[in-house]
Amino acid sequence: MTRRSSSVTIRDVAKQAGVSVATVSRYINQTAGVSAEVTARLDEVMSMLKYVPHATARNLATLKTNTVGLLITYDIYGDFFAPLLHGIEDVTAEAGLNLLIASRHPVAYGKVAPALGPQNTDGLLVFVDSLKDEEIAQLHAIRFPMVLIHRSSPAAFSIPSVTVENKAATRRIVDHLIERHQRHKIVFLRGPDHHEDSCWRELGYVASLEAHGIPCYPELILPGEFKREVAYTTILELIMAGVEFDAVFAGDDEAAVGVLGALRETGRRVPEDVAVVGFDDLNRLARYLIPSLTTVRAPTEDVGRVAATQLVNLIRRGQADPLTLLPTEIVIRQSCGCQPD
Amino acid sequence: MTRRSSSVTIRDVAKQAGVSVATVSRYINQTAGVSAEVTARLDEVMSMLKYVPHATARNLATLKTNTVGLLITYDIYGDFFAPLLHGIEDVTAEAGLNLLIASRHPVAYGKVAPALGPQNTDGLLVFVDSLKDEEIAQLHAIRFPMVLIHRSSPAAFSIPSVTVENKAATRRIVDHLIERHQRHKIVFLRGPDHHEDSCWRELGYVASLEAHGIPCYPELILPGEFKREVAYTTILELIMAGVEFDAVFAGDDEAAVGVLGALRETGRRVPEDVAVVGFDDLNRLARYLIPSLTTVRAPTEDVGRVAATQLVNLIRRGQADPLTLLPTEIVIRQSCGCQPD
DNA sequence: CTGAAAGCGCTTACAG
DNA sequence: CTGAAAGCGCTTACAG
Repeated sequence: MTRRSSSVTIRDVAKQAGVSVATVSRYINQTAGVSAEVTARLDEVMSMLKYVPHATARNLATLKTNTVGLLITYDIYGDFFAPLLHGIEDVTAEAGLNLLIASRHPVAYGKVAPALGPQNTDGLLVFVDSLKDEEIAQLHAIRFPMVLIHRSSPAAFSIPSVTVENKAATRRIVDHLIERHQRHKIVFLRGPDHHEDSCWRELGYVASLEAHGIPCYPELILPGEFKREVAYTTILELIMAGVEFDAVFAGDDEAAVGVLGALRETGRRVPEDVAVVGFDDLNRLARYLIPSLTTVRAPTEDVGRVAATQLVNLIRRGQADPLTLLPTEIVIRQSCGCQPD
Repeated sequence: MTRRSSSVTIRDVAKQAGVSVATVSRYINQTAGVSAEVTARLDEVMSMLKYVPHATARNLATLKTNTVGLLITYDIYGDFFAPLLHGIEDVTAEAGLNLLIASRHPVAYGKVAPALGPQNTDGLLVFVDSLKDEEIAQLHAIRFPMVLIHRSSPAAFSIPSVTVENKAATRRIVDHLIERHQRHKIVFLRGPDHHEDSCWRELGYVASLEAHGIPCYPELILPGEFKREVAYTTILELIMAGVEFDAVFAGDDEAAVGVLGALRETGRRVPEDVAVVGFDDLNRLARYLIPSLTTVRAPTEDVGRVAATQLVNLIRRGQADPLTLLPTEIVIRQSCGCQPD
């Protein structure tokens, strides 16, 4: 069989420099010393030939892919995605790892194997429910490095997880509504079913009400889905139904946008009649709403950065922190009733 | 030297099934017929052993990577990125290709080779100026498949490019401002330097003015950078300077947000005193501003989809359309002075 | 510090 | 339809 390729290989370099391929390999990988003389010759030949090591060949020889994968859900849209990715990419680039991306359709799920796995990556960043528990279990069984983002490990084992402080922040922002603005009938808009962030936020909401001796009315806990349209409809229906409320914790900023729209259209003044607060503060959207939105700032880019760092540690050193909870902070603007500058 | 790996390989399958590895390979790749008997045995053995072909080995043997790369600029943020990526990923997933992503710091540029290239991909999607002209030229010289997104090919050759119809849409929206709302002193906020979208939009703006016999005042063409803060500052300064204007074409929606903020703070009513229009309509942000923003809708997800399709065609069939201009449409809302429900 | 050679897990002319 | 063997471009014990 004859040579099939045309690009310059390590053998060309070796031949030109009059050394063995082993020596060239060692020099490139700094895996053993090389005499000054050979170094000089190699440098010259390599730049002359414009030699670039063949990544695939190296991967096969070492049985590593030198890339990590990011698995996302198909509906992760807009403001959330970009900062997350940037955080991740910052550290993978720094670590010299490639970043492979695939999103998973909630549909077709289970029928189709995830596009990313041990075949093409050294480890996986798993966003929310882009992998099912069984899939996580299978990968864990073969000790495949993973870190979970915005979701916790299945109970049976302990896979590193990084997310954001939800409960305490929600507790504080609802406290603020109650203590500072005397709101007692506070609507809570849930996120998607089983979404862990939403669950924690709900716990914070409930905790705040309880701490203030305010009853927790079930009719005030409603679907928001973290979506503008859903939140919009929910609030409209609530108003039609004649239910009284004087504040809304929208679950996230997207939902808050819908809430603001519904209130405006029905003639409710914000914050006078109804105070509104959100969660995320992504891309500073909240700041440009009218009125500007009081919310919780979630450090999404840091989430990406930390998750990627954990994965790199897991791959290279076999260790990572079981759980990282990134701190969040309340950002007071006008929609709660305050009047900052 | 002994076996270094532990996972099941094509040889294990061949041995178990009592055939040669060549036969297994052919069966897997459907590259030649296999007797019914062998088929049956192979199916059984492969599922029993849970055999998964080793992507890297296959890549080395075929000298293909089976992945495409997306090179983005570091500052592509927010609403733009997610739809673009989704469009791309839809088609790469469908084509069975992996998607590698890397962003390029405008700094450090030129010092560092792009993370994506012939070593690890079969082709590249190049967003805006994530690659310099010389780099494009070098890749083109070795006939490496590329398609450019939101930028045109360097003049010396013809690399497929996909972008959006900018000039005609801008022309129409400025026409609308002039004809329907009698605005004659229209500010244009430029995007980043050399940004092609911005250049085309400026041409559309100028064409509209000329067609209506309105002089093109240089002091009304100002920096917006497609950024909220920059646009905000520009408009504030313009007002301070006492320059009169009755409309603003902000360049894009992000800049329009800043414009709206600046006008509100200085007591200008929109659209009564100043009409404002944008470009992009991403994530329907424009709809939730107050007043809702009249803008041009750019089909960003389609841009991603088409660009990826072109790249796949280029890789597989060696051909692609030199230039794809995706149509845009005007979305009339309130900020121009219209009153759609 | 250096080389010869086996091995990574596949694919693919060549021969039958 | 099937097999033996070379080859893809590297890395890495082993021996010196």
